[in-house]
Amino acid sequence: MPGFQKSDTLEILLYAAEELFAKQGFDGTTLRDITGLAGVNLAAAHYHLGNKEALYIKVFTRRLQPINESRLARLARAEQEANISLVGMEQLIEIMARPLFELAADTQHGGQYFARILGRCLVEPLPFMEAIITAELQPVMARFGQALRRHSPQLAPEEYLWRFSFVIGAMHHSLATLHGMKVRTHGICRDHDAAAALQRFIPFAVATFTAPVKPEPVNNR
Amino acid sequence: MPGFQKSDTLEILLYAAEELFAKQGFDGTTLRDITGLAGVNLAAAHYHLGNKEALYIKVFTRRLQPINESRLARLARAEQEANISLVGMEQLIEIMARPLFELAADTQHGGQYFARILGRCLVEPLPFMEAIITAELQPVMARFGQALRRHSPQLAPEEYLWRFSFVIGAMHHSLATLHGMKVRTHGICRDHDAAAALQRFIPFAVATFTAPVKPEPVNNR
DNA sequence: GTCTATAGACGGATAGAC
DNA sequence: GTCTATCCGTCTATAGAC
Repeated sequence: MPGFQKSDTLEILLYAAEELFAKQGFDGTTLRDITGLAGVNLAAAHYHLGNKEALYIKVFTRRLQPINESRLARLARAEQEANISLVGMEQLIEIMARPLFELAADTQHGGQYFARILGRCLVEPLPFMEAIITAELQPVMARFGQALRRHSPQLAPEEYLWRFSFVIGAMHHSLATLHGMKVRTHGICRDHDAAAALQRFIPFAVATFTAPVKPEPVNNR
Repeated sequence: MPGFQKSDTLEILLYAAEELFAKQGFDGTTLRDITGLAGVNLAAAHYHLGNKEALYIKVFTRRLQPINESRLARLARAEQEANISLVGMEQLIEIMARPLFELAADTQHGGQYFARILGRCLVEPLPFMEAIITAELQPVMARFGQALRRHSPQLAPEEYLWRFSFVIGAMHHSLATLHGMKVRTHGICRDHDAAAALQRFIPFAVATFTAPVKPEPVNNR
């Protein structure tokens, strides 16, 4: 966490909450855990945030909104520069994924914890987060989904959506587990290595969308 | 849930726990939720299972162990039949993935709920589950990882591990979200459609491992 | 804005009758 | 094996002094 000066109670709370929510989940984290780590009084947390759900939402949107704005801005700029031709697939995927992987690599300012929260959010459905995800996350994903779609007109809609789902799944899984890569790979991959992850993720995603169609259904067994 | 006859209290409890743990997570589910859904007395649950963590572990291993045994048996048989040549990539991935996707499609006997639990387990780390995952899940994953590795000797170890991680991530994400595909795709894909998922997942995984290596690091922006 | 103190509900777990 | 009743700790949230 960066250095705080005056009365940044709210900021300190958000950083502590981010870390614990990422590690333990929403239901596994108590306000006492958070205020304890933050060194803030329990009642003060309620004063600043109202309740636990509002705290979680604040942790979520505080990071996601600026990232989404910058991603959409970069996308719009790239499309403008490409004029009537298409923005390259590599570039589309890079614009979509880089800010997230870089966040996952940020071990100094808590970005890594937000990346883990984001990686979890599609898989552990918190009822009160449904509206937030629909409003903040889905439109941006859909925007990139549409842009990538133009590169894969040969794919049937269902085929394309499955592949897009695999790519998004791989990305969220990576965001949630970029810490811990070292242990899982017995030291071969490093933890929080955004550059390595991105360098592999971009061609991986391109290969997913450009792979030929398997016409006949699976016939094994 | 299937029809129970005599005093299948334990079984009823496991089905109810499976459903609620999948939907709400471990910390988000109370024993009272579970016994309420199961129609079983709270004290009876403790009598049969000891405590909440033991219940979760039981829910987890009860499904996973037989699946892993059958997957390893099929793999061993396929390797024997292939003699000194390699088992095909398609077949390897099919052996690894099919039982899980079929479970995710089982809306009659609760298999779908276990698939969601499995899909969550890599991304939401429960401290008491670490040992179980290391003992029950990792060895099987490693076994398939090794078998697939022989098809990709051209990939550097790090490169291979990243791709394997993407494939596993896509699979777990799919398992956790195979319900809800219809809403997310605006009706184009169906829910719990194991056949469709598998038909796309297998070539997707093959394409991931056979994609050419991008030599130079990403240079965009 | 920050604190102490506490309300009020709910959590997992158990004792002991049947 | 199953039940009622209950213990006891912890939770979120708030009231009210400073």
